Amino acid sequence: MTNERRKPYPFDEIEPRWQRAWADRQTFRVPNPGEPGFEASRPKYYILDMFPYPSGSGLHVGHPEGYTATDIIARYKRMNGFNVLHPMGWDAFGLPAEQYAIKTGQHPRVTTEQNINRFREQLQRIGFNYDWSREVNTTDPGYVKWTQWIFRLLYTSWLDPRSKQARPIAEFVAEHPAATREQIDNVRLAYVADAPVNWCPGLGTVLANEEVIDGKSEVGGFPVERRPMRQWMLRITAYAERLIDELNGLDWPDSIKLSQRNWIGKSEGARVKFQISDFKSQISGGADIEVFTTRPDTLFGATYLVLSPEHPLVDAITTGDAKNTVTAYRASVAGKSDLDRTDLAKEKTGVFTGAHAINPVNGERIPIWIADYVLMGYGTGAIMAVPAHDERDWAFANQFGLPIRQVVADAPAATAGDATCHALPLECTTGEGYAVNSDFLNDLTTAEAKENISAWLNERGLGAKTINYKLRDWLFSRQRYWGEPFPIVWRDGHHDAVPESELPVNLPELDDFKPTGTPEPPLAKSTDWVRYSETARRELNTMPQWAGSSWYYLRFCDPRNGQRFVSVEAERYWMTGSLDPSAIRNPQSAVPHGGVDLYVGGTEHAVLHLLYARFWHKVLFDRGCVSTPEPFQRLVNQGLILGEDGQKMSKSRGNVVNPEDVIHEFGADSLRLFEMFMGPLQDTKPWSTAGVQGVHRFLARVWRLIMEEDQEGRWMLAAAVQAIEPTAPQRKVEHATIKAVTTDIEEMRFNTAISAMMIFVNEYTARAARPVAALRTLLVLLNPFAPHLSEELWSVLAEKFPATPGLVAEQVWPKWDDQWLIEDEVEIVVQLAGKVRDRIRIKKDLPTAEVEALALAAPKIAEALAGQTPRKIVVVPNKLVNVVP
RNA sequence: GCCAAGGUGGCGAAAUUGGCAGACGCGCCAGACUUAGGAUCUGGUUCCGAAAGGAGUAAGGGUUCAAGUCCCUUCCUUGGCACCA
Repeated sequence: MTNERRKPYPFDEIEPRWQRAWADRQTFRVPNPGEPGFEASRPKYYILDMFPYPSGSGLHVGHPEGYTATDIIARYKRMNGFNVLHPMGWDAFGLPAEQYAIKTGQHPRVTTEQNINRFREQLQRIGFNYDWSREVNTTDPGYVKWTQWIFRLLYTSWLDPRSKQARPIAEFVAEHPAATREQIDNVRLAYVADAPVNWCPGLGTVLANEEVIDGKSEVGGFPVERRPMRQWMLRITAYAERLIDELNGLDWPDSIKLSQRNWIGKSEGARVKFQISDFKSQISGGADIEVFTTRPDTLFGATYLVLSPEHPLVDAITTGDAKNTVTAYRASVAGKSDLDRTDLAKEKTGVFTGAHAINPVNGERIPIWIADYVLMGYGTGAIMAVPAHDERDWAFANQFGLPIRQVVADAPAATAGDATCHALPLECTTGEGYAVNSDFLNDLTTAEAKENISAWLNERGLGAKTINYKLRDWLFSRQRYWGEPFPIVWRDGHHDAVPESELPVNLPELDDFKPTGTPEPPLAKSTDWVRYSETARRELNTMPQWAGSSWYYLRFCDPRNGQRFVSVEAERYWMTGSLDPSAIRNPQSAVPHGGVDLYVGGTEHAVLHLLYARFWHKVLFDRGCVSTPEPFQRLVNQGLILGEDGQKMSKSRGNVVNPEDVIHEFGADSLRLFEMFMGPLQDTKPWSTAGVQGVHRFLARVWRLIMEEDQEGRWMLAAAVQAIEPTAPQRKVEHATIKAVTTDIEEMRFNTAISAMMIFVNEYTARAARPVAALRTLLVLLNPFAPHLSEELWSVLAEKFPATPGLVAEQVWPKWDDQWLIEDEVEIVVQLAGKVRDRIRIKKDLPTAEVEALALAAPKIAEALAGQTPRKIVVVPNKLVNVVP
C-alpha cells in the first residue's frame, strides 16, 4: 500500500467516472418544443443561476453554494417529471479581463477563453447537472449580434406616455409628421446626452450611477469625478413607475424589492413656481424658479429659496454685489469630489445671490441662496426652504440667520393656542399635523392641506402635483475596448443605427487596447474600422458589462438561433410553460407572471443587474418580443460564505478557501453536501474544515452501509445488504426520511434535509440486516445532494439485486406513505403550572377527559397536588397536559 | 442619521399554528476494537449542583394555563441607503 492515507471511500475514482457517464448519456440535456425527445405532457421548470464572470482566479466557494442549491432542485424536479431547463454560461465582457490583458499584453479574448475553460472544468468537476449544450458566452459574436439587436430595438423605440408602453419609433414619426430629427431623438429609449457623468480616471471610463459607491468605482475603488460628457443613455426613467408597481407580483425577498423601490425613489409632491423679484430677463419667459417639494402644505413657511450651485439660472439672477462670492463658491463646489460634497458635509455651506423671489401664496419677498446641499440631479435643482419643518433647511437657516416660521402644529391653532404657534420654533418638526400661520390652509390636516394647496396652485398655473423619482437614466456607454460595440454610425453630427443585416458589429483587432487616459475610447485607434463609409464614422464607445447579462436568460431558451434572439416557441414554452400563442400574461394580474421559475444568486445585484434586466425585458414585452412582463418570477439570494475566522474571505487575510482543494481532499460530493449543511442558504455563515470532514464522514458511512472490505482491502457489496422486508421501525424511518427530505427541498431547507438522511443512516447502520429497497430509497433521496456517490452505490446494488433500469438520476422521486408514520401510542408531557413534572404513555387520540384523569394520576402530579382539585387543566391532544393547581 | 434583517450550548445550527428548547453535525469526554489511529463502532455532552433540584433562547418589562415564538422598551451585530427637498 502507499504512504498516502487511505480514503474512507474512493471518491477520487468514482466522481470523474460518473461525470463522464452523464456527459456520454446526455442525461441532463433537455430538448425544446419541436425537437426529438420533447415531452409536451410534462410541466416545465426553468431554474437559473446568476452566470459567473469568469475571473482569472477561478471558482471560489461562494459560487458552488447557489449552484448546488439549484442543482439539487433541478435534479429533484426532473425526478418529479418536469422538463427542467438548467443552463450555465459566461458573463465574459468586462473590466477585469481587459485590465488583466493590458497587464500581460495578451488579447482579452485569449484570457477570457482560458478563464472560461477553467471555470467550465471546475463546474463539471462538481457534478452539476447543467445542459451544457446550451452554454452561452456574452462575448461570442453569435451572442453579441443579439445584444446589439436589442440595443437597436431600444434605439428604435419610444415610450408612449398614454399607454406607458414602448412602441416603434416609426409610429411616433407617423403621429408627429412635423417632428424634427432632434425631437425624434429626444424620445428614443436609447439617446445621446451631454450631461454631467461619473468619470473615473483610474479606469479611464465613465460609470453608471449604480456602479459608483461612496464616490468611488465599484470595481477597483478608484475616485470618480463629475464631468460633463456626451454619452449614450437608456431611458430607464420612463419605466420607473412600472418597475416599482410590477414588483408586487414577484416572489422575491422583501429586502431586494425594497432596495429597488428605494433606488427608484418614488416621491409624491408638487412643483411650485416662484417668480423672481425685480428680474429683467434678457431671455423672455425665464423669470420663474420652479421647485419640487413633498410638502406643498408648508408653502407659507418657505422663508427662502435655495438653488443648486449648478442651476442654470444662477448666473442670470446673481446681482452685482454677490457676483464675486457666488463665483468663488461655485468654483469651490466644482472642485469638490462627490465624496467631499456629501460625506464631510457636517456644516452646511452656501452664499446669497442677492436676488429675491416672490412666494406665490403670500407675495412675500424671500432671498435666493445657492448651496451644495441642493443637488442639480434631483427634482428641479431648486428647493423652497421651510426651516421649521425640514432638518436641512433648519440647519442652514440657523447657520446663516435666516427666518424660521412654524406652519405645522400638533393641534389646530384654536386648541394649541396662538402663542404656541407664533413663537419662534425651538426645534425642527418634520412630522404631519395641522396647518397654522397659513391663511386659507389653517386648521387643515397635512394631507388636506396638501390637496388644498395643490388645487389652489393648479388653478392659478403656479404649480401642480408631481411624482418625482430618484432614478436617473442609465448611462450606457464606456470608453473601453472589451465590450459590445454600438450598432451606430455618425454622419454630419447625427447618429443612426446600422441595418440589422450588418449585425453583429464586431470589435476591431487592436494591438493596443489600453484606455487612452482621456475620454476618447480606444476604438478610435482602429482608423479603418472607425471609417464606416465616405461620410460616416462608427460610434467609438462600447456597452457596459450589464448589456450581455440583461437578457442572457432568454438566450438559454434557444442559444444557437441565428434568425432571432430566441425563437417565439422556445421563449413562450420556457417562460410561460405553454405552447399556446395566447399565453401572454397580464402585467397587472396578481397571479404568477411566469418567466424564470427560480433564480438564485447573490444580493450584490439587487439594484444593478436585476433592475437592468427587468427594464430590458419590459421593453421586449412591450414590443411583442417576449410573453411575460417580468423575467424572474422567484428570486432567492444565497448568503455570503465567510472565512474560517468569521471574516470576509480575502487574499490579504489569507482565509480564502479554494474549492479545488476541498474536492481534492474530500471529493465533490463532500463539498456540495457541506455547503448545503452549513446552514440556511440565505444566511451568511463561516466556512469550517471540521464541518467538511463531518459530512465527508457521513458520506463514508453511507458507503459502508452498502460496501465492506474484503481481506485484500477491496471494496465489495456488504453481506448485510439483503432482499428482505424492512422492519416496522425501519419502514417508519424510511418514510419519515422521504417526507422530511421532500418537504425540505420544496422549502429550500437543505441543511435539515441532510440531517434527516443522517438520522436514516444512523438507524440503518445499527442493524445487522439492511433491506435493499430502503437503501435504494435513501440513494434516490441522496442523489440530488451527492450525485456521484449515489450513482456508484446504485450501480453496485443493481449488479446483485434486480432494479428499475437506468441511473439514479433517472429514477422517479419516492413518495411517503403516512400509514407508516402513525403511532398508536404517544408519550405526552405532564406539566404542573407550566413546568414539566412527568411523562406518560397513552393511546393516541384518547378523549380529553381520560387524558386528564391519567395525567392527574401520574405519580409526580398526584404527589404535588396532594388531593387538592386543580384550578384548571389544559390538554393539548397527543402532546401535553398542563395542570394548574 | 434612515431603512431592513438578525441576536439560541464551546462552535455551525434545529424547533408547522405559542405547547418537552438545543434535532443533526463539529468539538470534547469515556468505553470497545486495534501493533497503531487524526480510522471505525458504542455511550455521554446547555449551565450550576454529588444528587434532589434549580436556572436558561441579547437585556428589561408585558400578554397567556403555557413565550425562542406575540406586544412594548433598551442594547448589540450584519447588510443596504445616505443632504433625494
